[in-house]
Amino acid sequence: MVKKPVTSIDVAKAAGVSQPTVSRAYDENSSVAPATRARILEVAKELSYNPNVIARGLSKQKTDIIGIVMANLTVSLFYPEVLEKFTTRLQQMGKQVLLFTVSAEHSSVDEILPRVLGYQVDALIITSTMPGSEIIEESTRVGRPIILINRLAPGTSANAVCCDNVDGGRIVADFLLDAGHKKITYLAGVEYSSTNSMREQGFTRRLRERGFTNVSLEQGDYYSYDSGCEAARRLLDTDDPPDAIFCAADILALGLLDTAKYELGIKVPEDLSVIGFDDIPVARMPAFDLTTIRQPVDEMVEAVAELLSRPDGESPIGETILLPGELMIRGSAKVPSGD
Amino acid sequence: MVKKPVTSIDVAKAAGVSQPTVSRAYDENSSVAPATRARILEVAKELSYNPNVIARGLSKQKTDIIGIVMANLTVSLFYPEVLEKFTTRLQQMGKQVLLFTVSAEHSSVDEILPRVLGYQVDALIITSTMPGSEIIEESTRVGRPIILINRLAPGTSANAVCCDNVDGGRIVADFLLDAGHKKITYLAGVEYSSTNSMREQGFTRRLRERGFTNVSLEQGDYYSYDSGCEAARRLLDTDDPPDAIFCAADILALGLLDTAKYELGIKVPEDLSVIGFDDIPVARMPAFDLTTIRQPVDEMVEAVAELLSRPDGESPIGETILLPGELMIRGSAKVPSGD
DNA sequence: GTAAACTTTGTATACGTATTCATAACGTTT
DNA sequence: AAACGTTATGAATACGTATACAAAGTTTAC
Repeated sequence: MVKKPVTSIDVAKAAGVSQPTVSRAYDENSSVAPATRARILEVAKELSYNPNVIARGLSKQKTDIIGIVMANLTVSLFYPEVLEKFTTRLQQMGKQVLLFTVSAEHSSVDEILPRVLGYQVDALIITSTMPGSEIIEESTRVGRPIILINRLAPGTSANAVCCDNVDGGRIVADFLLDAGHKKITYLAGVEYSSTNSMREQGFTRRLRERGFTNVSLEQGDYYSYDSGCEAARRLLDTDDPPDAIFCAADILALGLLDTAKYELGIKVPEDLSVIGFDDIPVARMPAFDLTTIRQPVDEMVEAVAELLSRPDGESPIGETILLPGELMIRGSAKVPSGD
Repeated sequence: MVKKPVTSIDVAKAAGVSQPTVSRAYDENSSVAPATRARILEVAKELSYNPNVIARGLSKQKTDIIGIVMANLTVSLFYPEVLEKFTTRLQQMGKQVLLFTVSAEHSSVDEILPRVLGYQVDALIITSTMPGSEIIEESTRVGRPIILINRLAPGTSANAVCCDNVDGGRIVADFLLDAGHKKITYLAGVEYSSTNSMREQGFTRRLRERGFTNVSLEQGDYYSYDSGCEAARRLLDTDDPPDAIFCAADILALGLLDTAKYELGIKVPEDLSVIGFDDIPVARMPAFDLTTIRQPVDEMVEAVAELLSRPDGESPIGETILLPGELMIRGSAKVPSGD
């Protein structure tokens, strides 16, 4: 048998006040006599009353729900951490995360966004995929700012919080050149993703700036472990393999490393240096010990928190926040000698 | 400038019908003249109308939101996959996931559950932690069934979908004995978690059944990689180390393996067999090549989907669904010879 | 001691949808 | 042709909270 839920009206009756007073008791900014508030909260606890957040959302036109859309949540092993940190941080701010997944095959962001907006989310965080610009504008127009993680959308009203991928690529280029590598390859991930192209850009430009002209590019077809394995076979099982590979993402580097070491018998870092990007949790494990660029997840989360805590009516529009990554020097790549 | 959102009233006016008719046009079971419905849906598309799910939830007393509470989402590397699969499946069913995280240090489930219930979730999925029984009963009483993943709560009204941990332990016991191991240790995770104690129970009982009496137990203090590393040092850096270790979770096994191989120079599986539990994505990578029990995640997701698709008023109460795990034989443990 | 300012509370209503009930339109049966 | 069942629609209202406004009570200032 389903018991009726307790409403603010029940509490009001029991406490001998009107319903709006109960509502005000839960709002710090409303002026309620301290004694009244105390009594109401006590009665509420006794009846185990819980404000109906849905009804509140309808009334306030603000749900405290943040939509997060994640494409391929688990394949790269990077986004689970991002999701957890976002969720925890938003929870601290009194907001909740409504999670939407998008898989390359099944559903596109654009199909799902109307549904997300139907939930009246206060804002929308989108990772590893890029919505169409009409939807971005539509969402912004109805007061629901969009925040892209690790994508840029210049010229739209979407905001972006992004690791400085170009700079990350540059850092890796310097590190590899300083260590004396002669044949350097960039292993790309998803071809048209902005993370990929920016990392590549920063990397190859810096190499050329320093006079290294023949960077070879290898296209991984996806951000996945298997894609890294396959790339390793194509790249390394030849007469003249590269002596350094910069992978667009850690997960590619893991596949590449495993295949190089266990299948092809290549010594790392003696014969081959491998560098990744992300610093996923497994990268630091001795089995991989992967030199990589750490994405500043905590800082990205803070940046989003700041964007979301703007006062009503001052929602951010078209802002871009670029945060520097950091090179984590481990054992999968030769370290430049200190002279 | 924030534009007002389009409501069913706007659509009704534009289509020359009443608001309830618009509402009915979106409900398959309501009888609306086909021509009328078509006109309404067309007008709705033109105005880019999107039903307000929040208002609908208030009116129907059903939000199509499922709360998922996850403790320590990322540490074990197991639950991200679970979360993604749940989210994707529920999305297919027209439901959405509202995500809550709980970290051992910061917040307990019981603190957060009232808040979850405030969002009027239709049901509650809880992983890797165990709510107090008062809250379970309260939630069930107001018509929000609770589904525990990988925990059992006999005697309460909570439902449970669970890998058969006892049986998994048994399978590992047989496998290790068949391979001729003489000194076998169980590396426990969180001491009082039911997953841990059931795996241990199945394992040690089976060993004793087959006449192997001195199973040693080692307490890892947490389901984490570092905990596995520390356990390795305590267990293996001795005169008489075990020749087989069954870890309560893959993540422990990874730490143990890495430390054994790279720090202590132990050969796996020649000198030591290691078996895990979960089959997390990295377990299959050659760097670990971990023999482990695969948790039947897809089946668990299906089981939950079935529980959630019961007709209104017939919500499941106190049901337990036990699903068998499967031994994934890889290279981290000696394989019994086939005689 | 009175006017003004502020605090506290209640009344009425809005938020956007779904549903109950009544009514109208229409076809079917006798 | 009357009685009836069916389908399509609108009017009224419920869902649970927040807020604008008004009214009453209290404090402050002179």
